[in-house]
Amino acid sequence: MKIASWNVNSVKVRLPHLVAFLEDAKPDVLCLQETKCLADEFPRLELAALGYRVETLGQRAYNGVALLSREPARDIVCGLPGFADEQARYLEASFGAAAGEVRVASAYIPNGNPVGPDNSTGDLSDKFTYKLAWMERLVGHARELLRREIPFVLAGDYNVCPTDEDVYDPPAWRDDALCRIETRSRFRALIHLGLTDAYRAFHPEPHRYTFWDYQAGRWNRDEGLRIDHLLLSPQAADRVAACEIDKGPRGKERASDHTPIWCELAV
DNA sequence: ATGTCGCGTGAAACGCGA
Repeated sequence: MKIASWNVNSVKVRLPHLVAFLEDAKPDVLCLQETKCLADEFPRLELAALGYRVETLGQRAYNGVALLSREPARDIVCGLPGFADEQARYLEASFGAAAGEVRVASAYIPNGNPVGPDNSTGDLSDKFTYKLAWMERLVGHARELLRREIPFVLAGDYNVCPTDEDVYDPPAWRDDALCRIETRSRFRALIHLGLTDAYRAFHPEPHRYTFWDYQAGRWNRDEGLRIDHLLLSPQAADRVAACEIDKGPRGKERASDHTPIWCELAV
């Protein structure tokens, strides 16, 4: 089972690239983030023509997540369980039958910038504390999923650079919400539960990125960040056969600022 | 390079989020 994740930064604008990726990579499940469209406006017909079903938690203008799949999704969960969230950032479902069952989540973790302090009190900003609270609930939910002892993949745009090796210019990004120690410690909490960073399991080399800012020629200079991740439960890690970043879509005209990442599970 | 996108508003250029 091939599972991919991609922050498309508007599914309507990126539809031609999305179609090309599905035809080229042929994932069984594709997790999308930043679809930026309501469920009723999702381009379902074009995707159905390729044999893909759509489940989505949509929102106007911002956020929005989706699960595209060849087989129907089961036991769909909309929103991060136990977290009252006005923003469309989490969708989870099961795919595959019997021994081949895999639970897959498409997550869009808050950016969290600016970190703050944003007033005279010296407190961290509301955006950053929202990010940290969101991540803490994700840790709690991952712990709940682990109790089921089934393979699962937490996929998505984490807005986290796990280490300085995932950043083109660590000093410049040190105080950014994507690199702050509070952010990294919550990502490590997921790892410490026993989850596997699928990309790192196959690729120890530094400076491999999934995101390049639109500004300042970052793509042409390969100055990016590794912020899109596939975290595998132990049962999924036992089955993972490959994990790659597909840089192709980022190099196209009118590209998303993120590029897809995928893994293959032997099920 | 203070450098770019996508979206909503509302009918062009701006604010927001990233």
